[in-house]
Amino acid sequence: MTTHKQQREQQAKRPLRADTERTVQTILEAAERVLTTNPAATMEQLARAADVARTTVHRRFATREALLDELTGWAARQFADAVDTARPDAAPPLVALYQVTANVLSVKTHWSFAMNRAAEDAHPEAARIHAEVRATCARLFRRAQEAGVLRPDIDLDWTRRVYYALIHEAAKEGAGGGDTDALATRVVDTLLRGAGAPAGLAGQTGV
Amino acid sequence: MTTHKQQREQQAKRPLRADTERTVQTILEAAERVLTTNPAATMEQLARAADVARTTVHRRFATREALLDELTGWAARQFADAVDTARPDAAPPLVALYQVTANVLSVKTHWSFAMNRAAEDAHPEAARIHAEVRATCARLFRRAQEAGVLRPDIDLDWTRRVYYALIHEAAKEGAGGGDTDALATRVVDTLLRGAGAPAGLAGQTGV
DNA sequence: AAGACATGCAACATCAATGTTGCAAGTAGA
DNA sequence: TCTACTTGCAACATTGATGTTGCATGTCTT
Repeated sequence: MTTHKQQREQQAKRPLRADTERTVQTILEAAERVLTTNPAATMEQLARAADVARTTVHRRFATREALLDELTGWAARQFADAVDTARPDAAPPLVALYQVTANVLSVKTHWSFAMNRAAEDAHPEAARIHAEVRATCARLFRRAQEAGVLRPDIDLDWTRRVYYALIHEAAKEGAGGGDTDALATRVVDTLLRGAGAPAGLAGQTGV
Repeated sequence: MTTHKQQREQQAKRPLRADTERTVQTILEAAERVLTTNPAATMEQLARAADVARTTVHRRFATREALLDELTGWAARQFADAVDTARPDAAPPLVALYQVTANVLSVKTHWSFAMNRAAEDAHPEAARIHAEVRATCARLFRRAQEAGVLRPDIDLDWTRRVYYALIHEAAKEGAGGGDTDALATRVVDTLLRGAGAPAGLAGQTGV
């Protein structure tokens, strides 16, 4: 006799059967999809979204927490990949900035729930990864400042937070699968130039 | 005999006793405080934070929902006030922009949970108020654009969303009661000028 | 001081979500 | 084909949060 508990305990030791692996994927993707619009969704709802019985979900993930953790870790790794691929420490600052933005956007539009959750901690690996990315981002911005891309007088931490916020905002827009490159262009443009008209032009009636 | 249910049903009809009014205030403030860091906080936790028995909370608010709605409405009204006080339709665009930012920040640093929730809907009044504010904001930005404060080629809706995001970000920083004016200055500055160095200066090695 | 009202406390009822198990039926893979 | 594994289903146990009530005690208000 093999109880679910026992099955799960062996999960790590043995390779999964092909169809099972697919099921796990399906569940994770459905979970992401549902949780993005309703973070408090029930296991039942997640199961139905994956077109699977609730018990099946429990067979693969011991607890709800375990499922969320899996999602979180998955997204964090994708995140790290997206950043590294852009060669943030090697490419010229502006190029790297643009590339990082585009890559991250494409991940974030598809894994928005999991990525937000990762920032919360409670998941050591994800926390570590996000801290690393933050550091990488800080280095990139420092290089950008030294290269004259960013104003010398600006607060780099504030700038990084603004950058994150802009990406977050752009990701909402691109949720349905918009043009990542166009969004990235807009994010970088807004970050660097802002929305104001260059000083010294016509119509400065305010102040 | 007066059951709690009956008490609550009369709540609207009668003026509250002085100490009760204070209790209600205390509960709302404590709820805001706790929910900001833990949106899933229990009624028990909210009660303890207000230094009150759980039953007392239930006596004043029929359900958890009712409590949250009260918070939401309260915050929405403060929000509307903050915007209107800045004379967004009359003052010169830049002045209005700065003033609105400062006012909203001071509200948002103290009612961050309730303000975020208001955007979600489920509360007709709050939804209406937020829609109005959004419209006011749009008008202000249009005026700013016509006055040459904002670039003529920019997407005003994106700009508004960026503006909201910047305020949100600044509000996090000022949570402990930071200098609202300084934060507002930074928000407006970032929105208008961005973080980039003016074009045509030294060191444009990137791209 | 007296009546009305508010509070804390303890106990209870309900309910929804989580997690478990056994079993029958179906599928993967050798 | 045969075996091992997986799934759906139905049923159950548990838990934590919500909401209710009665009562004793204390505090306003007049």
